[in-house]
Amino acid sequence: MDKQKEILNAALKLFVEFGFHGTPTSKIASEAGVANGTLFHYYKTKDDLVIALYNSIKQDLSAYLFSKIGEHDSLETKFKTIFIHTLNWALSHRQQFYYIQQFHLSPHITKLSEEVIQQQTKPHLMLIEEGMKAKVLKPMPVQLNYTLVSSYIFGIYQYLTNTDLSPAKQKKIIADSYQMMWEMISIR
Amino acid sequence: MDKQKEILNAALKLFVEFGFHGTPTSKIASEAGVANGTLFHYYKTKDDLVIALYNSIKQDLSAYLFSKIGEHDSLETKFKTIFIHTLNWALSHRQQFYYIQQFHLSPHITKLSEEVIQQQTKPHLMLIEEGMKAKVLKPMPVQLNYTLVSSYIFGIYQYLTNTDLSPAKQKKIIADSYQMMWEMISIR
DNA sequence: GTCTATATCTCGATAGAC
DNA sequence: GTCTATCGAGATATAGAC
Repeated sequence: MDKQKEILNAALKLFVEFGFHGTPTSKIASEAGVANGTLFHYYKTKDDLVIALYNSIKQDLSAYLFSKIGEHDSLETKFKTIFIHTLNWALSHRQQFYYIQQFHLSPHITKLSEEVIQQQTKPHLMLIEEGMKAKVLKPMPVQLNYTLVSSYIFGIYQYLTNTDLSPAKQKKIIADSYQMMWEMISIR
Repeated sequence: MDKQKEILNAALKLFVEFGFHGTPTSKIASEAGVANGTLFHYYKTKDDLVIALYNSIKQDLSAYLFSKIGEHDSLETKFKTIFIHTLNWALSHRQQFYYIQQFHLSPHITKLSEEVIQQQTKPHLMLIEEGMKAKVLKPMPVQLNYTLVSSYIFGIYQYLTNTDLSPAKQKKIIADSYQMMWEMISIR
């Protein structure tokens, strides 16, 4: 792996464990097996690194999710696919998922350009809008639906990581809670 | 107000705006109008301050919530009261509510004693348990129910703070989303 | 691109007068 | 309890050889 990737990996691991504050760049460099100066060759400042790491993770998640969606899937299938696979990805990328939340609740979030944020949420919002137009989803503000579902997913994730269940039981929880959520937001 | 309270207020304001890392104790002291040394008279370390602030806020929220509950209220009324008033409190104590989340996603959370955590969540868990025994709530792991409802509340809060609605519209969103949630978790 | 060495600065915490 | 003054540690970031 190239050094730049090593730096991102090391930063992820340490930021998640010790927080932004608690991890000096020197530790990141040594964890990555590179010299301190090398880190600053790739990222002009520590903040740059924090933001680059966030964008890299979001990119990965997004690519993963949309690779799972078939263009001709029904709306409900698309919803379900995103729901289930967001949780699957979160469970197999715990540090990354944790980092996303950590970042969202940090002052760094204000340094993300509006453009980048929109680009990341737009596909989701469009899907929801489509669902309402097709009278599959209950009418409500699109952004409210999005936020509600996102935090619901996060809740399940939290539960799953705080309890120690077998993969089979995890799968059942995910399926059941999807069903509950779908009944909540869809028109029956 | 006494200096100790001033320090907590200043810390809250600055931590929320700049993060734990981004706010030096010197800034907290000057914002509070006290000398640097005074801060360390009340809190032995910066971490102590961070934790004391968290506990103080949780205490306030808890006291507020349970002051709203009548002992002889029905189960559903109790649920609704907690739901609505958590949101009301959050909306009128935005910094405090934000800080709680910020704290939860920081390494400081590991320094809270298990005892304190239990003490804070126990009343909620007991209410849920009661609801299931009375066959008012759908059977599911108690902790899952708790986590789901908590993050659902957080989702609504997020939506409300990110959009600029009149108090009347806010109230409607809260009431409607309570209804949706209640239908999701209760046995009908 | 990568390293070593180091400049510069800021922060948390303490000491001690009042 | 509150203040001023300051120490020592450790941080980010740079300079410059290879």
